[in-house]
Amino acid sequence: MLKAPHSQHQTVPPAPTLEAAKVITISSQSIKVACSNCNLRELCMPVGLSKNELERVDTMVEVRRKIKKGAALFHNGEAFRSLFAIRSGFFKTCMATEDGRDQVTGFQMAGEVMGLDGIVNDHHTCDAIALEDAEVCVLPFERIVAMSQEITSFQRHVHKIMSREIVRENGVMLLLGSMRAEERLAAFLLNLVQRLHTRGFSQSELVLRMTREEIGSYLGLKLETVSRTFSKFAEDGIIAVKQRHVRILKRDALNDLVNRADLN
Amino acid sequence: MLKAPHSQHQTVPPAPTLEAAKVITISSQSIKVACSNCNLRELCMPVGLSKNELERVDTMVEVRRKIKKGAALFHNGEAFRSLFAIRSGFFKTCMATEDGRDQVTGFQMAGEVMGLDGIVNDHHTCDAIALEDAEVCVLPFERIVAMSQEITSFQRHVHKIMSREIVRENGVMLLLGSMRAEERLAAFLLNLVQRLHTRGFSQSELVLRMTREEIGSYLGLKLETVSRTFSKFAEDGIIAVKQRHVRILKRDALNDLVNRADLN
DNA sequence: CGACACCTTGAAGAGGTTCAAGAAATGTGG
DNA sequence: CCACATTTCTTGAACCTCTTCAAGGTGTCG
Repeated sequence: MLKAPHSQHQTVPPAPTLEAAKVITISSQSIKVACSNCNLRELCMPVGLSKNELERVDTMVEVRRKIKKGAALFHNGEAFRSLFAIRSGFFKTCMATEDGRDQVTGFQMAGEVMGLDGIVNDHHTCDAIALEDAEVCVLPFERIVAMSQEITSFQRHVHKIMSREIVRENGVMLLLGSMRAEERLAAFLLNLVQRLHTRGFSQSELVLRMTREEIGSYLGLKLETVSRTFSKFAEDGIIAVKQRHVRILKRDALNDLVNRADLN
Repeated sequence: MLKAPHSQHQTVPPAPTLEAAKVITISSQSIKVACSNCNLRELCMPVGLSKNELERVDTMVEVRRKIKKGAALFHNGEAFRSLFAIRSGFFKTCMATEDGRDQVTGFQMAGEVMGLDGIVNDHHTCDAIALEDAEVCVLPFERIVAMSQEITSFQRHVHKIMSREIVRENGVMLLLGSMRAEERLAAFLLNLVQRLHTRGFSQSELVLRMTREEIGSYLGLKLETVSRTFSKFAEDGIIAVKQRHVRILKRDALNDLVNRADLN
């Protein structure tokens, strides 16, 4: 019915520099690595830095850190020291209430930054869990602060990353507050595939790295509802689903669902 | 049944400096004002600034701006130039989708900062509407950037304000994603009264500045559900409600609702 | 005082949840 | 590499919470 899309892995597409870097990193986890020739630079770093500034920025990454699938990059309550830029792999962030309820607040992929929640009270307020084996660049916050004061465009970049997260969360609030199940899932799929496309993957095919339950938590739905909605989309010919492999057949139909004009 | 709490106005409690400042501002809207002797300083500004730094920070506020009840401080799509610190009054921020749906993303009161969403794309992504006559300090973002580079503790403060907003929105996502109507409203009331208490108001009595519909939008509920839930709380003796006047009678009951251990 | 916005309450209905069972995939240990 | 245990996913049916629709009441402001 639907073959696994071999062409899509949710790690970074192969590139000479990446492969070289990987060999180094495998041999030792604490080797410093340069942002200046990282193929994710355009996602992580500001553009238009001078050669000098770029060299300076290369001191940003303290170490790389590998996280096994299922392991935590950081936990709620843990002291905040660094931000983390995802180099490869896929994460979820989630909050838990005292009573054991638990809410996925986001899914993060290569080039995105995690840990911003920790700044305000010097400790993290959520858990970051790897949904597949992953590697992150550890960015000590004190270095980020220092560099912001030296390089104006870097400061600007940090502000934008934080503002972007605020805007993203506003969008999720809109979704959770005013959309119905089908609309939520449609918006979710479109958002995921769009971000993957930015990273060089297909516009129409993706592999979910999270369970139905995690999707449900993020979207404020139960896992059964997520599953049923997937099935309904498949019946309607909008997508093809086989487990975590999803192919988008009618992008317009998904768009229409999100922007339907008939609901107040 | 429930008398209007005369002791509580959701503007700043009277203070000599405030009254003086008001007289000045009324006479002209473009007079510069000093943060250093503003009675909201501890909410807006970092602590532990030297006398020198304080003087420097006093140049932060370009002007004060008055906004009439119902008017917009800024609109979605408008160019971003400044952040706004609320001096008095009460705001809502809301997003609208193309199809006319509309989601309240927050309520803001004295000492809180608005406009952070505009940083990432140089234009605002939501509307900020005054729910009562209000006054804000206009903080040109370029000045904030410049001052961040000069005064470390100021930069730190800006980071914290943005991080705090991210954490707040995480909390709203938890609320919208996993709580039921009663829990949402309980959390909402506790949050409001706590913030008001920080500003010197009662711990148990408040005047809502927004309609049932706006509360509902924020909480992902319809206005009828909000109204019914208020009525239920009143029946249960948890609160006393008369229109927009709310008195909290059993704070513990509200707390228990938010932290109920029996729901997964 | 009258018009308008806002709030309350009831009754019917829909969308999503809960509970349950079974199927498919994944991981583990022999 | 296969068998078994575990996790994940799907689907059905009953139930429940919240919504929708409707009507009337209350408060506010010119």
